[in-house]
Amino acid sequence: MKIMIVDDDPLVQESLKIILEKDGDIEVVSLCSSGREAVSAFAEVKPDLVLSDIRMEDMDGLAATSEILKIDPQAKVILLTTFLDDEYINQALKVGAKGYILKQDCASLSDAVRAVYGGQTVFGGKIVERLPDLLNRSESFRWEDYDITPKEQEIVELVAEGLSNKEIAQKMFLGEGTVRNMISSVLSKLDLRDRTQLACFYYQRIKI
Amino acid sequence: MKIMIVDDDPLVQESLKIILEKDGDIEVVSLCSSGREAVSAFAEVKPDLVLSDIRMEDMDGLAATSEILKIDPQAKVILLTTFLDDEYINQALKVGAKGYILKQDCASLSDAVRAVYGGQTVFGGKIVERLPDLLNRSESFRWEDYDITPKEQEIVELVAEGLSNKEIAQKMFLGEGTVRNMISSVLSKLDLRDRTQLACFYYQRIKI
DNA sequence: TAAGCGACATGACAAATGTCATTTTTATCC
DNA sequence: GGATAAAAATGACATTTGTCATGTCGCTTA
Repeated sequence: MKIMIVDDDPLVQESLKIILEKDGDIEVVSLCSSGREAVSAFAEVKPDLVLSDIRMEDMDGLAATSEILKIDPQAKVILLTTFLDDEYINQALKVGAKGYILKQDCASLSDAVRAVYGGQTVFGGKIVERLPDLLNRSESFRWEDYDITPKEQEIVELVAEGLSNKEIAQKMFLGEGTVRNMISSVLSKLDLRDRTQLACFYYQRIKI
Repeated sequence: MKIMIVDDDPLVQESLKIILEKDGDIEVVSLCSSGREAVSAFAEVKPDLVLSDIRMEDMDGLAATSEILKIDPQAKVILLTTFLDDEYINQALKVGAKGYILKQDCASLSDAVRAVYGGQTVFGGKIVERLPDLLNRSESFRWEDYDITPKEQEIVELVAEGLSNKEIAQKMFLGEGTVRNMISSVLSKLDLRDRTQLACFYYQRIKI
């Protein structure tokens, strides 16, 4: 099995190489030190599997994975991370990585590599426990992009709890008319029609 | 590595045993044919890892996993499934399985076993692609529990898309009044007040 | 100081919504 | 066929909701 290692730390590169080549069935055919380097080397080297760090200068592991999968949709990429990088797991899944492993679990790294080579997908043990939470976090929505004020945000959240204008007004010490006006304002900013669409938008784009 | 195999089909048991023992580092120390049998054998045999089918008479793989983890919270259990059993992945994660693998991927099974033994978590490749969808689906909600008819379900889904009564009526070839009545009916069945609460309920309890 | 601005409020209005009692339609079974 | 029950529709009604024009208050600043 031919494998490509991508890491900006030469020491890590070597350590991984030693670990993987210990049993003789894995051959490290390429060492890259950046995502960009990996992408350009990939087309030429055609490794069976890519083992890449996530955090790197000059194109990180996620972007590299994405590019590599454009070149070869069947490519198998395992991402390595030093600790539990919450932020990245979501994107790693989305981008199509076949593994997401902690460097500290290097003992079983070569088995993980073989499993991925065989078509499985491998996650570092602790990561999976947090998976349900992590997947349910919106990573992209920014209130500011829509010029929505903090008070309006609060109202949106209450609408998404199912409260009526009157209830929202009481809870926020505002007049009911004010609440209506603010909702009206948010609706036009988000290009929605009514509070139900707002609640749907909230769960589809913001909270989930 | 001592391993326990749980499957109600003796043929599968033997196949798995052969595959796993091929390389010599894995030793199958127990063959069970039901979840119940596995649980009682586990305490005595103390295997390093359990490989269990999901579908079985007399306690399925999920329940067995749960019981085994009560006995030993550190236990590593890999669940096997014949095809993509959507329903079960969610529960498998929740119950604490360290692997969820398709029987058809048996080629890399022993590597997967070693990876899990080393602390990783392994999923069959195709499963992961669907993970985001699957995790976001409530497994517990049953329309029937609330006597909600299929047509009412459809309306609820459209409400949760943000459609108005008129739009729903057009899309379903019903009168607008009928739609109102049906929504009204659902609201009382679910003890909600208005369509916005219904949408919230949908995203909080059903779809998410 | 007065003009300007933003946050909040008010009142009026049309439209959408939820409820209910009462048909009409449809399918089913004898 | 006719009795029956479920599904769908109707009409009337009270509320809620969204919009808009307008008004008040406090603050900045030219």
